[in-house]
Amino acid sequence: MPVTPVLPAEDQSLAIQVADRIRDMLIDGGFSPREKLSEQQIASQFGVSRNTLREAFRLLSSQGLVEHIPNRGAFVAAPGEAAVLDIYRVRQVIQRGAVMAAGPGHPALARMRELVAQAEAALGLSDWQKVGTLNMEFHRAMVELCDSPRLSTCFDLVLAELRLVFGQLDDTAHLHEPYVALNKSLVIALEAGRIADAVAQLETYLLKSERAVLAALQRQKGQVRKLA
Amino acid sequence: MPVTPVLPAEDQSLAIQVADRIRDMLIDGGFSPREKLSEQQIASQFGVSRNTLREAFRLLSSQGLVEHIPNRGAFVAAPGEAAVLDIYRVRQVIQRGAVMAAGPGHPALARMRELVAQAEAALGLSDWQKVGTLNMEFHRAMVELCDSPRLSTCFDLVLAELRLVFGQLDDTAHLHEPYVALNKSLVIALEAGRIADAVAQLETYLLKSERAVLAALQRQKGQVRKLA
DNA sequence: GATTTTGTATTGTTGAACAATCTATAATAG
DNA sequence: CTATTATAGATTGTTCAACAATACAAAATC
Repeated sequence: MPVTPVLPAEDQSLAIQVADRIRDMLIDGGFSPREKLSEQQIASQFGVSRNTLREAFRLLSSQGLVEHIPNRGAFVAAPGEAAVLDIYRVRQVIQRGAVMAAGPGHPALARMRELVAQAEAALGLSDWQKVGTLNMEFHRAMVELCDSPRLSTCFDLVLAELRLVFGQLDDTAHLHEPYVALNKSLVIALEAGRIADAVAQLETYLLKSERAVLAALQRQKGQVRKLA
Repeated sequence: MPVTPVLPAEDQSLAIQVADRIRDMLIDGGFSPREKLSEQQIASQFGVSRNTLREAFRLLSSQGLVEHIPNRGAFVAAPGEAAVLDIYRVRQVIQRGAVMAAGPGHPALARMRELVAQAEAALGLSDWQKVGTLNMEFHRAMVELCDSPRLSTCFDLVLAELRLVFGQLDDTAHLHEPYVALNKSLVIALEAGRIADAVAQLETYLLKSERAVLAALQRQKGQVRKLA
């Protein structure tokens, strides 16, 4: 269990602030998978009332990060293999649609290019966590190619769940590092308007990434069994 | 404002029940666009406490059906033209992805076929509301072709918003009626494994539907101006 | 008419209380 | 000893009252 947290900016209601903070902690692996989120305990730690925390839990449950079970309370979601398969299915549909909708000179392309450059720099510093964060930002930017707030929102939810999966794994460096060059090649193809090429590269990436995440989950499961 | 509502099944917490009930009322046009949802009033009408209602509002705001503005309260969302454009963009990406993922003999195909038959029967009875409901169910079933709970969830959210749009319109018969034959042709193409044909038909449908909805919104806006 | 001030209503949040439900522990039966 | 049942305690879900903060409406002033 983490120490008392710091709350984000105060232009939003307390319930939203608390939900955002818990969300960040969930994504950073600050809670264990399936961990019970005790209302009394967490309300006390955040210094908010239980009613306010319940509102926050409703928000988090809508995002799939918390499983709110009637009369039993709220638990940290623990996406497993089935979830990973579905997450990549969603990514395939949405990201493919975004790439196919990509128009030349779209601002998101410049953003993607910039993120690749930053990832290359982080790779040179062996800053794996940053590489991972930039990789995800890269894919978020890709979805923005189709200029759909709702698709971006949907994608963000799925991405948050995927980060929850990463939070369950010990070592995620190998999950992001090999894809920096691939991302660069992908953005080059998009800039050149070679959509079919970009789609093919994206599908290659998604397949490799999915397999790597599933393998890591499997290894993690094996280790958990050994410990038990 | 509607009369005191009946609550749905009791296997869920009260907050969820209230949220579901309000959601149904929103979709059925039981509230006006941008109408203020007074906590005190609605809590009293539902016979629940204000805290419980706030939880429900958090759920509804996550679904995009209610806009929760800090210190001002909750308002009925009123999707306009920009939202409609985005909704159809989402539909294009998701439904296209679903159709391209369609495998022969998928259970959703049988469901789509059944829904078309029901829509034809309802059409014969000039039951426009039922035709509309079945049309939406048809498209929901289409998304199930790709077996992704998360895509289905995302699509449901978007569909709920679209129904909110319909709830703003006076006469929606012409928004659904012309597409029964198109849906039938589409499911036939899918059953025959003619995916490219199905994709083309889907794009035709989406384009026509989007134009029809936008036109209806425009006409509605014109009438509102006349009344004001 | 436009701006400022005042009063009222509502929201956001808190905390106490209690019924209902679940979980953990103890007691009992086989 | 194991399995089942009963009991106690903890927690959740909900209600209610209260109050500070904010927004909105009405009144007063320029």
